[in-house]
Amino acid sequence: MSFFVSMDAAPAPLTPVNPLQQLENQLCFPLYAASRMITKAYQPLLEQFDLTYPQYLVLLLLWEHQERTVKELGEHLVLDSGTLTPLLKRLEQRQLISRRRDPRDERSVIIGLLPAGVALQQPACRIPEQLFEKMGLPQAEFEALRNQLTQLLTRLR
Amino acid sequence: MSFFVSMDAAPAPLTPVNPLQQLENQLCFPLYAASRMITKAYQPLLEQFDLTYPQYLVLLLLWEHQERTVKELGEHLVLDSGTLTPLLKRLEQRQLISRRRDPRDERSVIIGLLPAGVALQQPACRIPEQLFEKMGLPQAEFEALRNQLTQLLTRLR
DNA sequence: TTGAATTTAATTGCACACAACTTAATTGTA
DNA sequence: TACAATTAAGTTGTGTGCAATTAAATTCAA
Repeated sequence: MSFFVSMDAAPAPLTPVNPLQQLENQLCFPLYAASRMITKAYQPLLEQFDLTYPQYLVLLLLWEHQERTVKELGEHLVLDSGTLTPLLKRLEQRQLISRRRDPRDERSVIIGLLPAGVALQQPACRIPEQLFEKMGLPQAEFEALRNQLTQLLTRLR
Repeated sequence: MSFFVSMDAAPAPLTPVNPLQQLENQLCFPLYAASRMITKAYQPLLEQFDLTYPQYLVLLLLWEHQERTVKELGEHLVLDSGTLTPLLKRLEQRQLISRRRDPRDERSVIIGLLPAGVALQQPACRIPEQLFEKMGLPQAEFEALRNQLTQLLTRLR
């Protein structure tokens, strides 16, 4: 800090800033921020069902298949049992899902839909459209972005 | 559930699955998963500095400006004081940053870089390139994706 | 066939995220 | 100037994420 710099002026960086080191020039930050903002956009829609976003993702998978092991859920959602187990226990407590050991392989836990969980599908099925409208993203941009992200995902797996 | 369906066959969905309700057809999921996977990709690079990803983002901003209020950090990172305050306290404990009230407005807290925090910039400046290489994404795709995400971000703000 | 290696969940501990609320300082206005 | 409204951080409580470890079941290999 120089004596010649007034208190109000920001001192120059000691090391010139690497442009790559700026927030806007990285891929990670917009991804991180956009992800959280979209999750937040879901929140008012999910609130009526008292669901969190990852809980909703689990239900989306079960509405397709009724039964999935914890491992399968984890593979699809890229989440491990450390995240899923407590989340699933909360859904179980609310009688939305069942948890039972697979009798053919006692290591696995099979997650199934209970009637209350099945019953949520119908009212929740409008959520994706509602969110799409809320974002106001042109269909083409939406799909382009989705495809690029899906591609990135398979690349990173 | 029909009596004619064997125990092993998955019972048909009670409600036909809305394609929009499938994980792959939504924007949110690839965004959510890609964000976490990229954060995970940073982890080995940040580990040597004992930094988490959001801590690293705070330092990125400070390396550009030396001083920022909690509010400013929150605006750039889209994080509130509930997240930032404990995070900043951890960085303060490690003497990477300083926290002091703005004498001109005692509501604000000014976050500044301490020498140890300044010293991290030099060795950390290669992280963005390293990550870029790690992802193996063609430059053009990288930039296209970044631009679309940035656009989405401004749209969602 | 037995014992080592692997697999699957669960558990523990830590660090975010974020809603809701509190506290203190500042601003705007009658 | 008073004092209500607003603003900025901090606090509290809940729910993820995830690394590391544990425990139990299964598989593999000698």
